[in-house]
Amino acid sequence: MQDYLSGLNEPQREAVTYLNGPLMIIAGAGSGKTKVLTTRIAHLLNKGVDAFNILALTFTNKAAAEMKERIEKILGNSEARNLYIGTFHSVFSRILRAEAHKLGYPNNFTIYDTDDSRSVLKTVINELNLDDKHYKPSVVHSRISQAKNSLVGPAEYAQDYYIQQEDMRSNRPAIAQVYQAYTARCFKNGAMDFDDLLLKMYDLLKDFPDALHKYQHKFKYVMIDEYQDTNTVQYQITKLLAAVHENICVVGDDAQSIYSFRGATIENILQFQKDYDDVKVIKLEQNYRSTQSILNVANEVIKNNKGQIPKALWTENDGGEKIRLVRTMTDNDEGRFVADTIQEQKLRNHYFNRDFAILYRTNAQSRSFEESLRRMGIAYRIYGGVSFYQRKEIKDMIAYLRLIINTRDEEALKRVINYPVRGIGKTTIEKAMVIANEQNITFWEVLTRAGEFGFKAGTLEIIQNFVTMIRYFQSMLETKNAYDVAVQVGKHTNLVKELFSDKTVEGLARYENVQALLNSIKEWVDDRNNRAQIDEDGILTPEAEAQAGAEAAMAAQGNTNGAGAASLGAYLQQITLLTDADDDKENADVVKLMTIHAAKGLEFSVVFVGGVEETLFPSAMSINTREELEEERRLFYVAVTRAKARLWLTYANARYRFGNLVQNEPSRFLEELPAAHIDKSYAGGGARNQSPSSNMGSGFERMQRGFGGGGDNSIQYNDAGNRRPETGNRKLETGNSKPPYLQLKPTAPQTVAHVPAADFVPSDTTNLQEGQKVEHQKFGFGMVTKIEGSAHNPIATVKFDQNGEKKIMLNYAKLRIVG
DNA sequence: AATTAGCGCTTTTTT
DNA sequence: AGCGCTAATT
Repeated sequence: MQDYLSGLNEPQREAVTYLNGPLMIIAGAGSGKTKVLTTRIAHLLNKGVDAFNILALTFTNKAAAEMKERIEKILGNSEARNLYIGTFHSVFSRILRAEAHKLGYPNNFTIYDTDDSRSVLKTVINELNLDDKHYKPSVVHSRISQAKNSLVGPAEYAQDYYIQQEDMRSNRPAIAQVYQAYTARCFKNGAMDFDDLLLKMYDLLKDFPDALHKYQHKFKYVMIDEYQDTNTVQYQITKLLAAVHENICVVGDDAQSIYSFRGATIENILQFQKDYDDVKVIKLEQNYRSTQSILNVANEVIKNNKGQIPKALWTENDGGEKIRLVRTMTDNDEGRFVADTIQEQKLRNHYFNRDFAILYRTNAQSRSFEESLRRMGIAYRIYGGVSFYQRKEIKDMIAYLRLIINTRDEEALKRVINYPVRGIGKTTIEKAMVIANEQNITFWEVLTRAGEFGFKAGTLEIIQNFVTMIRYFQSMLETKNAYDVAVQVGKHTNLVKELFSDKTVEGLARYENVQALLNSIKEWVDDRNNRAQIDEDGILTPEAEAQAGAEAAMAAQGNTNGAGAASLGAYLQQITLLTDADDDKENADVVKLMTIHAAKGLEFSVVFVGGVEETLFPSAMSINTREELEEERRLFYVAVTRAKARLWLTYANARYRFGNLVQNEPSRFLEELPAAHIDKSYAGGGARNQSPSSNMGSGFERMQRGFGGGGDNSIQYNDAGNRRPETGNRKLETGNSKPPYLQLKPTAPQTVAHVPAADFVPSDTTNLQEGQKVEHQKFGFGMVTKIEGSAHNPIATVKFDQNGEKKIMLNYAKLRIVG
């Protein structure tokens, strides 16, 4: 019997059983969307569709894992593990792992994260002689990212009138060249950035008819979650994939579209209905998650947005408590209020830590909540922010692993070549870079052929030892799994020892972090090996299939991989795409702290939304156009609809920003709340002050705790009692106070590039005389005009042919005496 | 070459 | 306030 259908309401059941042809599900917040998706897939499998023929694209890897699990539960077998299910990025990286050679990339290509991308950009920007102060890697990156997500390549970028106008206006006309150079560099490094995972997938389908044919027929059923947050590339890819069978089901909610900053466009939802002849549209409008009060607040606020897809979200749930609005003096008070309230609610309503979530607009806001929770001894976990994998010591370790897998990965190479310190300094690295660029070979090849390029004997030996070491690690790939290789790397590079010998507090933490990384690799390896055993029926899982592709490619390079599914290459493939949310210690009893963006798709019994203030929420960056503001409002809608039972909205009179206390007005969104469902007794007299002068007075009100109960043990949410906030003189950035910079670096202090002779050997300069001719590695040829300083610290003044007069400290600088 | 002092920038949100 | 990067120092 198909009893899994019985627990569904009418539109849900319709969505589950409508299997063929284009289908669009408009799923309101908390309307059982995940349930519908999982049941729908289970239904497909139950109807005899092969799991290999189903592609499901989710928003997080965690969501994908959960869905797999739930499907297995419904069906009572493990068929679901053969599904192609995951985020756009992870599914496509898997496919590209098998197909990259078609595009000229190595199958073991490296995935660059945002930091890597910026680092490459910085290198490229400097090589183009542009000023990285003006061409900020972060700005340039977002520009390039935007282009990629809109399917605009470097050539098209350079020719697009509108884009060029924009770059001219911001005085960065050379972004097109940077884009071009960046693309070339990534390609040379055998690396794809996040955007490339989408872009290259698109290229694959567009330029290789056989590949298109293969995947079009493989994926007979395509499902896409969070469709409102897909961008142009994603849209085009899925359109291509579904073109043959047209069994494409998209699920979304235009009211929850919050990722336009990374190219997502609601247009995709509207366009969907035009792309196919008869699109079935099903709306899920019954909310099972939240109380009436919460839902009413959410509906009321979102009404202020124009052009929504009409829908009426309703619930049979209880009215519930009113939404509480709380104003505090500072962000620190806000933190204390929330921590206190959590404590109080735990006692009063028997909640566990895990029932609470604290949501905020920006990661920086986590600090005050964190401090208060720690002081109260409440266990918590912060999601997002600086992730584990962004720590220096972790990046160093990973960089070694990356280099072993892909020696073209210049970012990784530069990172580890002199860490731990082994005597390959800046000069050597620069020299190698110059050679690499001149000869058009990789940095790594320069090292392997170092003997040809005249490095001095000592340096040459160090380089050769380094190359030998990396090759030694590579030789292990055949027989050892990711963990065993990583342990060897930690040992032989002295990296672990180095950290261990650092007995400072930070040093200890770093050591522990590396140990934690090794443990997590171990866990991953064990998990992989277990799974590999389960799949004994000989059917290749998508993972194993991609792995086979990678292995074939490596075999072609004479580098077979016998470590199976737990190989280092397979480990690295997924590591960059992991998010904080993915490593689920789901059941840990902790209060969860995260940005509203990160909370998308989640639900909690009790939710606190902090910092509901002008300039913060809505963000000061997003109040200039109606579109931006409406996205902020949708974000507010997402925040509110995360709550099942209880909801607090908090805001502070003033908060620390960049080290100083800044006044903030309450958010304009608070004015849109329906009064009937709001408890303002702790809001200091009103959602928003009636007149500017009342602002100061209400700020001094004492706010007491103890909802309903004994008010005897009141706590004052007001730190230094009589600090008078400065009103009315909030600093505003005008943003255009500076004259536009010239885009080119000022030429004066710039040294004229000098490539030292291949056989440059520094001379002994203890007896250097005035009038002698010398060569400097950077400044070129010149004549000594003066010798001064003491015997133990002689300083020579040299007049260089091309770079003017310089004072050279002979103890440190290297000069070759020419005559 | 390697360590340290001081400057300037940061905070929108993420794969 | 905190961090990373540049410049100065040894």
